[in-house]
Amino acid sequence: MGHSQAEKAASRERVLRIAARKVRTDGVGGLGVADVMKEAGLTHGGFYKHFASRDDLVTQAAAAALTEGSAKMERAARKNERDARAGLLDAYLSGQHRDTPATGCALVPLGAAAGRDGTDGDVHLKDAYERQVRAYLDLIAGLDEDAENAEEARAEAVLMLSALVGAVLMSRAVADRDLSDEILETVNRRLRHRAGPRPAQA
Amino acid sequence: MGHSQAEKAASRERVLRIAARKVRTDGVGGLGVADVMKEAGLTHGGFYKHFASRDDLVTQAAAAALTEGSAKMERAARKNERDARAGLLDAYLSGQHRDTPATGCALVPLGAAAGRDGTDGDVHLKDAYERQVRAYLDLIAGLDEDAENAEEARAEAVLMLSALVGAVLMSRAVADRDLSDEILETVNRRLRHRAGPRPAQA
DNA sequence: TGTACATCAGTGAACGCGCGTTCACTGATGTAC
DNA sequence: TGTACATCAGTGAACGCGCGTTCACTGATGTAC
Repeated sequence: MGHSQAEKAASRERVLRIAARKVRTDGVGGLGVADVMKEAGLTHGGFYKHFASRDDLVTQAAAAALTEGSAKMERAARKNERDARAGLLDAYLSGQHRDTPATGCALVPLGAAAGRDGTDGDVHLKDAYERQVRAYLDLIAGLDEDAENAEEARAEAVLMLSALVGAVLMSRAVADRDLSDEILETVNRRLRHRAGPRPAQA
Repeated sequence: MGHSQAEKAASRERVLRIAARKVRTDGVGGLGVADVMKEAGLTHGGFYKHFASRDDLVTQAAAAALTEGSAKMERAARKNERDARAGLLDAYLSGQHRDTPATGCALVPLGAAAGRDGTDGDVHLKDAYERQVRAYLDLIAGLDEDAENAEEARAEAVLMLSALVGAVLMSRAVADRDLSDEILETVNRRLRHRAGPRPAQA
């Protein structure tokens, strides 16, 4: 167990990454200092060498989770070279995404917490959340080849992002697996055929 | 301060109603036994005459919040006699709904918590959440006069509900008011013109 | 109708646990000479 | 290159607060006679 400067940076990074996952699975309130440190292979005492407080960690972890999410989705979208929009739909509305919130888009699990903001201590999420919404909107609007103009593409992006976030939120919240699947598949199918006259099933 | 049976029932009702509001504004974790009792004009000690535990209260409060939400939205929708679908869109995507989560649709603030379920103690939301999703889907599909058939109406309802929930979630989570308004208005406009060939602006 | 008694909603103090935070200490790092 | 010393990441025990839960008690309710 070394104590070099490089190792300190690595420890901090490790803690932050673990927290960024945990904040997505367990929520803003479900993040414990001792837990996170333990998972990082450290004891809880050293926590304050890295972060000012638990709230500080949560804020930074949420911001990291948000950034990570959209970057990952953009990559997934671009894997479908012929139709990046369809690629994004498939990735975002996949069972895989629904079942692994830890590495998924943070707009879904952090939305309610960001809406409350200042309510839970000094955790502040709204700015990071907004940045992420804008990033997604730009990404989606940029993928829209069929839009007649920029306003049209933007409006379509707003609807699409709303539907994506709502669909994954509900697909996770519902008990019945069939209903959950139905939500993801239906939204995928419906959004695929939108945005101007698009030939069925690409 | 009486002790009659009728008053006990009233007390319980009061506590539950307060908790149903609080669970929507402060989340599942933000609900304190002492707080709720105090707001109901009681001391915390008597809490266990009404509920088995905090988790029991949260579960019941969430269920009550969910039921309350859709009932309210259905009433709002039917106020627009000529186009109930537009009435629902206007009510759900209103600034008023965004700004008063305490009395709004609980699918938005409780989605993430329901997705976690059993994670936070013995709070169980999935069944109640699912019931509410189904209620909304039936409501929306029933309002769709233009759908060619039942499957079409159902699919449109799934997309619409996803977009509604996602839009309100994000509109609350974003710092900039203009972006927040844009989300609500855009989704409203876009959904209004869907579901088959509908004359612009009804 | 009136009186005695059991019930029980509500009170308020106390308990105890979880958890964020603090702190004295350790031992490796890395700089000064 | 080697040695002495200051720094500081990490340790682990301890503190203290918030909060859910318990409990002995009170006094109004409402039933039995």
